[in-house]
Amino acid sequence: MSDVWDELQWRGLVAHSTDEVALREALASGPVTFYVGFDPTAPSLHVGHLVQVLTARRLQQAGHRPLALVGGATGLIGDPRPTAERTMNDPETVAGWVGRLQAQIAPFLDFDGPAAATMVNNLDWTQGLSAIEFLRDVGKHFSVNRMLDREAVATRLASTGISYTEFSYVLLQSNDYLQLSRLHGCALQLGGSDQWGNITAGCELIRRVDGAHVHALATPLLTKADGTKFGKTESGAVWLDPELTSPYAFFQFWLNAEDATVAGYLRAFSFRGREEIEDLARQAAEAPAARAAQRALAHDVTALVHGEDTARAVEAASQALFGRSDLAALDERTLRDSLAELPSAQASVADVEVVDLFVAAGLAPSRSAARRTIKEGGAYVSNVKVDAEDARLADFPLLHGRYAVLRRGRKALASVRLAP
RNA sequence: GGCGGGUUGCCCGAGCGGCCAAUGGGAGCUGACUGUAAAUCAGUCGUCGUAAGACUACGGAGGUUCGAAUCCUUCACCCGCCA
Repeated sequence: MSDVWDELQWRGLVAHSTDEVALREALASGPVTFYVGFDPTAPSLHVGHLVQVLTARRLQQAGHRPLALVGGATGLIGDPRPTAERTMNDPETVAGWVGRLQAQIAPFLDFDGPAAATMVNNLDWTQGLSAIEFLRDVGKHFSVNRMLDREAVATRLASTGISYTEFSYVLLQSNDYLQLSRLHGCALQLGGSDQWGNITAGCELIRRVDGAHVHALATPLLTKADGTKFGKTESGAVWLDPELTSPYAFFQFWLNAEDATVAGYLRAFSFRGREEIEDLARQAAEAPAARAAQRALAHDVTALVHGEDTARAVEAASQALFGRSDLAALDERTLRDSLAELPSAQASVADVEVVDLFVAAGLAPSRSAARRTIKEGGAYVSNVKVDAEDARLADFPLLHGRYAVLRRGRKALASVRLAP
């Protein structure tokens, strides 16, 4: 466990930390119990959360003991965003999401052995807390003056305003750290760098109340090459839940990583060793067109999240669908398996308009949009360019008598199956 | 409490009685180049429609007018200045 700090540093996972020397020494000298928290604000985590989940896994592999917190209480309140007040979700919804997030996080951690992980929920120590206790025991240690200086709060005060509810969020998260430090001996909180203020507020509360010195570690917010937010596609966030983002789309997201960022993503997300990653980075620099680093990244992350078998299947599908121009050369089984990964449309007769198929398969939002795509020369049926706006499925050869691959532009694919 | 300014399409932001589905920028989409990369350049970008055209839209409601995003009334919200 001696080199985990260097490891995290090298992987670019340390954006901020409390006293580096002390933290490094603590991590090197024995098991440290640490916590990382996620608020149930949606039914699934997305790839942005993955950095923290995987960093927790790395720490556990180095012998440290994780407490995975899903915020059944904080999820009812909402961490202030700089933009606007959050809409409150009702308690039943949040409780349902807690269960889903817990199930999603669990596979990444080991719940047995000497560094066994523990799943915790801040509702356990928060729901019985009275307002008076909370204000006296927690609130008294917070200075409103300092809370007003926090970036998200200041932005909100200058724009849309902020409710007392959200303003109080930091007290709850700080109290979580205090409770976990007492209940479990937790001495390190891990979080995204957007959580830095909340995390250090917890460290300070613990110091004031219990006189103990605990640590904080923030992972950086990853960005794309142009500086925009990582983890969003035109169709929204990239979710870990396969129902929300198909494993195929998930794989494609990583495969499309930009050259400029792929090495950093490999360090942050892949569990490959340093030499191997440096070798892939070298390949990416010398032969970018081969995209070996992107392939490794997409495989690794998909395998971590969806399992090795699924990763292989979507990788094979990607290769089949992108690898050659002659789809007809694929045997039926490979084709069928590949198409199963794509969004799909059913057709009962070959007489349907291609335009309607594009809409049905989700490749175009409306008939007009689909027609526009054809007009722009960006629509294909089984790799044959569609050049008539009123083209019908029957104008194109079917693959194995009943399949067709729809394509919009270079990357957006869908399948059509002609019902018997 | 008083006075003034504002609310436009996914976002920013022009328009200030007909030529406005609405200038421009960004995002998005397509094409060229290339490598399922980035950058660049070009096209496109409310809905339906092959088209002609129809419909919906400029904070909400009502009104004036042959005709309104543009004028009037009113309601809501935001932002300044003065108390």
